[in-house]
Amino acid sequence: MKNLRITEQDRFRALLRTAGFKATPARMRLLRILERAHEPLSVEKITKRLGSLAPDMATIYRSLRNLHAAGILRHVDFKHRHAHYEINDPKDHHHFTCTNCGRIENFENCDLSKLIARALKKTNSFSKVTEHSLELFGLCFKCARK
Amino acid sequence: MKNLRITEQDRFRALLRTAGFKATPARMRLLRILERAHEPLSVEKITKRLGSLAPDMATIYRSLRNLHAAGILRHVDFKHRHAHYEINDPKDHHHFTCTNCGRIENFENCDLSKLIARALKKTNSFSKVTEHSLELFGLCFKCARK
DNA sequence: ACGCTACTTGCAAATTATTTGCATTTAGGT
DNA sequence: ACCTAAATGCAAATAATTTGCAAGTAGCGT
Repeated sequence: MKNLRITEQDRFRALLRTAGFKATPARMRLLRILERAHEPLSVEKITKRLGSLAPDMATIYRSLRNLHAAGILRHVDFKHRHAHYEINDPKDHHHFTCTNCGRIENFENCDLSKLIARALKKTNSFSKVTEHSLELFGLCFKCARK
Repeated sequence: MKNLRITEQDRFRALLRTAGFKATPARMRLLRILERAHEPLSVEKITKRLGSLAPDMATIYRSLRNLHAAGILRHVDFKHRHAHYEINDPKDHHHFTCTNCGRIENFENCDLSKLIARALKKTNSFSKVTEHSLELFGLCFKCARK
C-alpha cells in the first residue's frame, strides 16, 4: 500500500520538473541542504554539509546558477567576495549580519512593496522590479561587547 | 594673492588627511573619478577612466579597501562577481539596476531609519546597524520592450 | 523493463577577482 | 633638505567561478 503523503522529496522533484530540470541526486541534495540551513549558504558551506555526497564544484556552481535563474533560489550578497544562496521563500525576508563574526539572523515583515511602487513611479527609466535586496550589517551583542 | 576658494583638491585632501591617510596622487585621482561618476564603479571601470594615470591594480584595490574601512567609500553589491564603490554620500541613496543592460539609476528619499529601528527592537542578538544595503533589480524600459 | 537522447555531471584547465610579500619610492613633519 | 612611516609597483599567490569536452543518466516512448 502506497503512502500518499507528499514528502520533501516529492516537493523538490516537482519544483525541479516544473522548472524544466531533471531531478538529479545532485540537485535534490542541494535543495535539501539549502532548505535545512536557516540562512544563505556559501558554496564552501554547501560542500562541507554535503560531505562525501558532494558533487563536483562545477556541478554545484552550475546548479546554483540555473536554479537561481529559474527563480528557485535567491542570491544573497553579504559583501564578502563570494556568493550565498537560499531557497526563494515567497514570504520575503532579509538578513541582519554581524560584520565581526558573520552571525546571520533573518528578519521579516518589512513591507517594501510601497517603497518599490514609489521608486517605480518616480523613475522614468525603469519598468519593473524583478528582484531586490535589503541587508543590514552591524554588530551582534557578543561582538559589540569587545 | 592667494585664492581662498576651497577647491575639490582641498576637499579631498582634507578628507584623506582627517582619516589619517596621505594625500597621494593615486588616492586623489581615485576620489575624483568616483565623485564624477554618478554611479558605483567597478575596479575595471575605474582603471579605464584613469587611463594612463591609473596606478597599479594592487594600489587601487588597497586604496578602495582602506577608504572603505575609513568610511570614505561605500561598497555596493550588484550581484555581479566583483565589487563596486562610490563616495559615501551622507545623504543615503540606493540603486535601481537593469539586470539586462546594467543601467544604473539612483533613487533617494527612502527613509529606512524606522525600518532599521524596528529590526533592532525585534532582534535579541544584534546591538547596532553600521551599514545597510537596499538594491532594486529589474528591467529598464528599453530592455523590457524586447 | 529497455533503449534512446537530450540534459547532466566530472575532471581538468582557463578565467576573473582580489590579495600579499618585498624592495623601492614618496608625502609630510621637523 | 632630511627622515621615516606610509604608500606604491611588480610579480607571484590565492580565491571564486566558469568552461570544454567526454562520459553518465533521468525520464520519455515503446
